[in-house]
Amino acid sequence: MRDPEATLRHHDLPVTAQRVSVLRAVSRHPHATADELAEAVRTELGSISRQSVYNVLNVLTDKGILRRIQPADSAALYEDRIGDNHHHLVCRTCGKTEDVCCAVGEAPCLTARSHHGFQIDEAEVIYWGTCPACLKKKR
Amino acid sequence: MRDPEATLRHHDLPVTAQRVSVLRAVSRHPHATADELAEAVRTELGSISRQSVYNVLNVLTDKGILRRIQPADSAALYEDRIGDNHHHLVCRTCGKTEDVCCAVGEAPCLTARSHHGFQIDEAEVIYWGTCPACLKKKR
DNA sequence: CGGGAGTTTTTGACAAAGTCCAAATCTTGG
DNA sequence: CCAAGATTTGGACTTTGTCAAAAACTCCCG
Repeated sequence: MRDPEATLRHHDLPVTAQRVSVLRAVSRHPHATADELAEAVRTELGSISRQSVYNVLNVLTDKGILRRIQPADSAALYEDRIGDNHHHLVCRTCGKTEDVCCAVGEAPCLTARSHHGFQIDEAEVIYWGTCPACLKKKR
Repeated sequence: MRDPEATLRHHDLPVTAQRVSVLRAVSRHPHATADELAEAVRTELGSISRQSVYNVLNVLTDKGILRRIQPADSAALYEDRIGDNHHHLVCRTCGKTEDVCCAVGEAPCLTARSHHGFQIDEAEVIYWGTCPACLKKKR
């Protein structure tokens, strides 16, 4: 995220300290939860309400400025990197999440064989496995 | 699910009315939530505790008898159909969920380009879109 | 068929992640 | 600088699920 303030103005959103700080936090902590972002914002602003963190994340996600991913058994994670339809790689043991290039190009990057009449707009892919650190511990 | 009792015995699980009924409910209601399954079981057995539904679903899922899917913004859904690594198609508007044949064969059916040293064991794919009924309503 | 050991089921409290609402505060255009 | 409108806050509430202990049940064995 180059300039949080410019981004907000560009989307006709009033610029508030909370929004700017949340944007910076997401940028510095990709794949962080709302809670983790709240903590990051607190070290910068001193305080922010839980509700505001959710407000900001929801508005920014709706506007397409942030992307939300919700892997099973995890709180929602937020990221900055949007528009390239990349996917995710999640460790079943520790939850570590990494970005992975899209396997097949543009969204929707995969076509369902039989679509049941649905109008498909996105193919979400999550690769599940074990991260290097957890692999080492298991042996 | 041909025979719930045989399935349970085959996995060395004591056969209880609750387990048998939950299995039947999952079979009759693919992609149902724990709550919906509890309701289905109640019409059959008269009653079952919420905890038992979770106990049964967890045990059966651990044993690989059932599969759990957890789309964003939804409670966990359970299904009977396992072992064929199929994927899912979910309506963003009403949540309707359909099965879709696996795009590329056996699990893991897709290979991440750069795997960051992870040992990948599954590629979960969810196609997001709008179902026929919701498409009609929008116009 | 009856008894026991070991599982399950039940009940009720608890936890995590979010949402809803109304009051207070802030941002922005003029 | 002010007012109008949007945002932030605090607190209650909801949903989905887990934990723990006591009661009930299943299955094996004699």
